[in-house]
This record gives sequence, structure tokens and C-alpha cells, in this order.
Amino acid sequence: MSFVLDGFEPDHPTTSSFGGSSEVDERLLAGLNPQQREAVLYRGRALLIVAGAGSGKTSVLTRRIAGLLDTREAWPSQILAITFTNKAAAEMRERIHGLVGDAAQGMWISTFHSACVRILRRQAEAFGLSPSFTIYDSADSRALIKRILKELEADTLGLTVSSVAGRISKLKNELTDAESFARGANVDDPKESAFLEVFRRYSEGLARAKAFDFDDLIAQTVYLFRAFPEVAALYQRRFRYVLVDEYQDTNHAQYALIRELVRAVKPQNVPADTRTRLEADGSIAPASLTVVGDSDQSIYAFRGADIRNIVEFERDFPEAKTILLEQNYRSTQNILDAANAVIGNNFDRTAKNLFTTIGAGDKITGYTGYSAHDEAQFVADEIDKLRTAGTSLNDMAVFVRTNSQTRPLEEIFIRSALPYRIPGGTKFFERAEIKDAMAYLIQVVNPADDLALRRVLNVPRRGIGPATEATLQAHADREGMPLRDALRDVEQLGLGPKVTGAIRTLVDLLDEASGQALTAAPADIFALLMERTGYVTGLRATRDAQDEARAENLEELLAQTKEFRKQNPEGTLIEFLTNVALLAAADEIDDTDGSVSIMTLHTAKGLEYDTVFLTGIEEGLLPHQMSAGEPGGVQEERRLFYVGVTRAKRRLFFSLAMQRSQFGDTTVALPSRYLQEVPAELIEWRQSPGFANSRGGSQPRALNARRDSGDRFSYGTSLPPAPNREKREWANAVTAKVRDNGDLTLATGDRIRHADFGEGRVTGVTGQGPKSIAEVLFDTAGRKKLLIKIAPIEKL
DNA sequence: CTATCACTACTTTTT
DNA sequence: GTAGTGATAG
Repeated sequence: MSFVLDGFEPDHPTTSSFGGSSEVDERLLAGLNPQQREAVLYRGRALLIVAGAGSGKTSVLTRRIAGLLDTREAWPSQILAITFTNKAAAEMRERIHGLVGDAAQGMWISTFHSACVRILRRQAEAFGLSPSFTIYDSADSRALIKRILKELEADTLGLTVSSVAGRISKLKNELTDAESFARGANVDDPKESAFLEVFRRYSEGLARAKAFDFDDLIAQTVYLFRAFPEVAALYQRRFRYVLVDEYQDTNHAQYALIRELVRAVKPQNVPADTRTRLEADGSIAPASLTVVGDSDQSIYAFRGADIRNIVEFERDFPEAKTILLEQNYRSTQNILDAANAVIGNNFDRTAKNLFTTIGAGDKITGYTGYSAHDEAQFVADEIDKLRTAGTSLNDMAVFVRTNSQTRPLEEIFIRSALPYRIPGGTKFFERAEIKDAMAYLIQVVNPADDLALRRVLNVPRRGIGPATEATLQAHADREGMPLRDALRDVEQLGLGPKVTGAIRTLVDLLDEASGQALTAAPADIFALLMERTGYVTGLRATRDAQDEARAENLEELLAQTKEFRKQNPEGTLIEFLTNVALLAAADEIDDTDGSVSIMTLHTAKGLEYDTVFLTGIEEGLLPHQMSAGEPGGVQEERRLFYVGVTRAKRRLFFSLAMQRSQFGDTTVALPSRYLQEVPAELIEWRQSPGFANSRGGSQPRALNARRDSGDRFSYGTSLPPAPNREKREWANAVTAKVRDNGDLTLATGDRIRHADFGEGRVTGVTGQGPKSIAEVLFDTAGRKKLLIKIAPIEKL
């Protein structure tokens, strides 16, 4: 068997092994502190950079790579850098390019998942795998599991889709496949054996569909390397410098992958014509490994991240050097003091104290709203004030613990005419019509993917109902063929002439598109499919406004396929699909579009903003209810809080609500324990939890039942204003509905009445059509900007 | 085969 | 409060 690595240059000469590196240009070291400098310059087998939040680790990492290139210690193709998001990868590439120019071409800088897809696609054919395998996202995995549970009627045993999906994911992250699980499984337990059966069928289902789920991408690469040392050797020889960012969030499979990559190459796997320097025994020395991380920012235990990977790095690599970066270049001292104080309550950590020379800065501003809407209104008002004062919306971010918290924020932001974005939350690719269109594309690339075909069988409606589908499926099962092949045999199945014709048309179209899958531009294939299925025109024909929106979304998808081709002139459909599948929430952030970002704390990791709003700081939300039962849960939530706080450069806001509705009913919320861990003098409460209660009164209320013991929310200097009457009235009167005023027009001087703010006078109108915004001076509520189309207003 | 209505489980975080 | 499911009628 021979393995061809397209694009791989043969083994490069290695001018020096891991020797001295005194030649690194001073230019690359400019402005670094002694520890950062050492981290850039150190040469050796293994390096751990413990990088506190905001300690300039990206700078260190990029300069370290630039140094390797600049001194010719490494060719670009010998470098593999793993980042957490595609966006981070792109930024790192750009920064290195800025330092060393075109020498930056040819490096692998990508996420674990992207790197593994690349490896798997290159090696697939040698193992009888399809190089055009598709990637199942969580929703696809769940759909498959759901089907299996139904088949087995396993739901009676208490197996739910989410429990099974979670468990399989965990097992895969531990590199346990169905068969190795079977060896240790307790088959006497009916639930256990049912789970095993589901796991087996799930794995078979993926294999039959030529699909990998997210976890497979990593695990299968590890299996590949372990089963075929000569394949692993290709990459071990190629990547002489492996660098991993956010190492504290690697799981076992990712850890194993790294271990495989930095193994020495055995003499039998060294080609005779290698130009790489050999050891005395004819082997090639292991690659150099650099990992960067901060155990205080480990927030992905739920998906298998193992903090021990970083904590025990020195045990794994006894010769490892550890460098600690503690100086923070991002935040003010007040922000750091708050962060340090809170994280100090995690007992099993190695002490680390962030410091800065920036100065104390502003105090943290605290606000307790009566409801989530009130809280959101506070955030919107503050953002508007800061914007007026000259801070760009791009420099502000609102953090939430759970996705559902974005809703009230969105409602208020829309009403306040504040442009916002929810990276990862828009879920463009999760909309039904987009998933339909994607299913067409997937089925074109990968005809084995039954799940994709089943999804579009009757979309748009073509009269193929459940009964017809069952007939087709039965034929496929009988013949042991994919559903797509069964469609081609439709004439033999004795279905009605109408249905038969519809199926023939569909399968001919798919076959035609598949014929072009490897060559045509993704946009052309997409256009062909939409044209011939009439999906978009069908949506346009209905008078439903939602269908019109769906048609627009499909147009947007078409635009995206075109944009993709612009970025990647040779890009094929399969690459487009891969990109989409591996898109991370943070990849969607555009920091130049003039909007505020609302995101989860998890998405916020690795980012920084001038101004940060940390919202929903309540017991049950942060720490989340669900974490209470898990070992280490409360500590992990504390790290999440810490991550949120340390994102802020200059201004930090803490907010919470006194009542929050979930599940349809409203419950009283208590301030988070983490709030009490922040020294009281660091927070200036605009409205403190101690002085507001859910009815808007001003009686002190119990704070975690510790009201009288030195009440940490009473503070001498900055007494909170007692909640004033107007505020209270509008705070709870906010309705959840977004309304539509049609084409109501307003002009300067008009008087209006607003459902929440009362009466006011229009002082200016900007923007066009449905986006026009009125600036209104309210008699009691002050100046507000309102989106005329949807604000709850009437002209007087 | 499709449309409508009632019912229930659901919200942790993500590649 | 709602998305997704399942039963029933058209």
C-alpha cells in the first residue's frame, strides 16, 4: 500500500534540531516581558505556557512560530498549530503573515476538527472509506438515534435521545467504540444492553451513510494512526512543531491525537531518501510540542475536556519546561481583583494572581432588575449611553449563561433600535429550509446518506408520503442498498403512476447533480437543484409571510455558496459542506459591523471587549441548576464566571433579575454566590439585590438567608437609589410581543404615546422604510431611540 | 396524502 | 411558552 500525500513536500532538511535559537530577530521580541520572551525563545521537546487571562499568549504563540520560520528552524509545512475556532486560526495566520510575510504560507493552522477532516479525507481511500464522507452535526446524530430508539422501542427502558447521544459522545471522546464498550458492558442489565444495541446500530448507521459525527472526526483519526503506524509516520515526519492553544479544554481523544503526532518515527517508517536528520538508531526524533492554556479557564468538562491534560503535562513530558505568564495586558486592576477574588475560591488550583500596570480603572457597575426585561432594558440603556459617548457597539458585548436568556435581550434591543448580533444563536444553518437545502447538497455529494435523502424526499411536496417512503425503504433493505439506489428502481415497485413519475424526476435530478459534484461550483449545483425542484418559487407563490422569509433565507444560502467560491476559487461542494459543518459560534463574529454581540459565556472564551455586560448572575443560572449535581460543577461554573469577568478591558457590568420565568412560570431568583465572592468595594450598585424586591418595594430582602450577617450588599459610599415609581411601572409592563405598526410615519414635532415610556415628542427621524428610527424625548422617561415599525407606540 | 388540533417535554454549556 | 409529536378528520 502506498500513501500519497498531495501537497506534502518531501521531508525537509532540518537545519537544527532543538538546539539554541539565539538568532531570533529582536524585532520579534519587541515589547515582550521576560517570561513572554522566554516562551518565544525556548527550544526543547516540550513547553507548557501557563497563560493567565489576557497575558498576551496569542502574541507569544504567533511570535514563537514566526521565530521558528524566520530563523529557518522550521519550514511552514512543518508547523501544525491547533486553535479553538476557525476565526482564531485565521487571525493567527494573519498575524504571522504580518511578521514574516509569505513564509507563513503552507502552515496548518486549524481546529482539531478541521485538521482531522483534512487527514481523513486524504487517507480515506486507502482504507476503503469514502473521501466524500459527510459530517453529522448534533441534530443529525440525534435524528439517527431517534430512529433507532423507535425501531428498538427502547424508549420504554428510559433511554432518551439526549441521554443516549450524550453517553455515546462521552464514550467516543474516551476512544471507546461500540465493540470495546461491549466488552465491559453489563449485559444482564436490560437498559445497559439496550444502550449497547443502540450504540452498535448508531455506529453501523453512520458507517452505512458514510458519515462521521463530530466525535468520530477525532477518534477515527486516532484509530487510523494507531492501526497504521506508517500513516502516522507521514504526519510525524511532516509536523516537526506542534502547538496547541486552549490546552485545558482538550479531551482524551484530542490528547491521544497529540500524543500520536509527537511520537518518534521508528526506523522502519523512515524512507531511505529522507533528508530529515536521523537519530543514532535511524529513527526520527519526536516533534517539538508547545501547549498553551490556563486551568482556571477550563469550561468544557461537559464535553469531555480533562483538566488533567494540562495539570499533568509535566508528568507526561518529564523534560517539559513550564513558563508562567501572569502579567495581564487587558483589564484594569479592579476587574482583575474581582476575577482573582472569585477564582481564589476554587481550592484545588495552583495559585496564580493576575496583575496589571494599567491602573484601577472604573468600578464594576451592578444592577438588579425586577425582571429579565427590566435587566435587559438596563443593559440596552447603558449601551446606548456608551454609544452616544463614543464607544463603538463592536467594542461591547453582552454575556449570558444559557441561550434562552438572549430572548428578552433581543426583544428590548429591537425595541431600542440597537443593532445586535447573536453569534451561534442565529442558527442560520438550523432553520428548516436551510437544513432541507443542505440535505439536497449532502445527498448530491454523498448518495449513501439516507438521512439526508429522507429529509428531502417530500420537500417540496411531491406526493411522496410515509407509505411510499416505507415501500422504498423496504426495497432498499431487501437489496441492501442505499435509499438513493432504491429510488432508481422505482418502476419495479408497483407504485402509482403519479408517485413513480415524481420519484423518477427526483432521482434523475439528483444523479445529474451528483455527476457535477466534484467539478462544478457549489452555487451552480445549488441553483440547479432549487430551479428544478421549484422549492424557492414554491415558497414565493404562497402568500404566507413566513414562506417569503424562508425563500429569502435560501437566497442567502445561495449568496453564501457564491461567497465561498470567491474565498476558495477551487472550492468544491464537499469543502463547502465541511466548512459549514465545522462552523463555530465564534466564527460568526464580525467586529466591524457596528453591532453589539450577545453570546454565551462559552462562546466568549478567548475574546475580549472594551465593555462587558455579564447578565443573569443568579443562583440556578450561574451556577446553573444542572451543574449542582455534578462533581466539580460549581467550580466549573465559577471558572465560567471568571472567564466572563476577564474578557472585559475597561468596563464591566454585573446584572441580574429578581424573578425569571422559565417553563412558562415565573420564579424568584436569588443573587449568585459568586457575586458575594467579589469584594463589595469593587462594585457600585445602581440598584442592589439587597434593596429591591420583586414587587418593586424597597424593603431589604434576604440574600441567601444571610441578610444580617454583615450584609455584603450594603455598602457605605454608594447607596442605591430607591427604585423610583416610573421605572417600576414600565419595568414590568414590557410585553413580549413584537408588534408591527405597518407603515406608520413620524416626523419631527409629532407627539406619540409609548406603552412603556408614556408620552413624548419626536425630535428626529433617521433611516429608511422599515428601518426608520425615531428619536423621542419622553416627558418622564427621557430620550429614547425607537424603531418606528415595531415600537409599541401610537401617534397622538 | 395533508391539515388541524391537542398534548407533552423541554432549557446548560458546543465542535 | 413552545416546538415537536401524534391522532383525527378532510
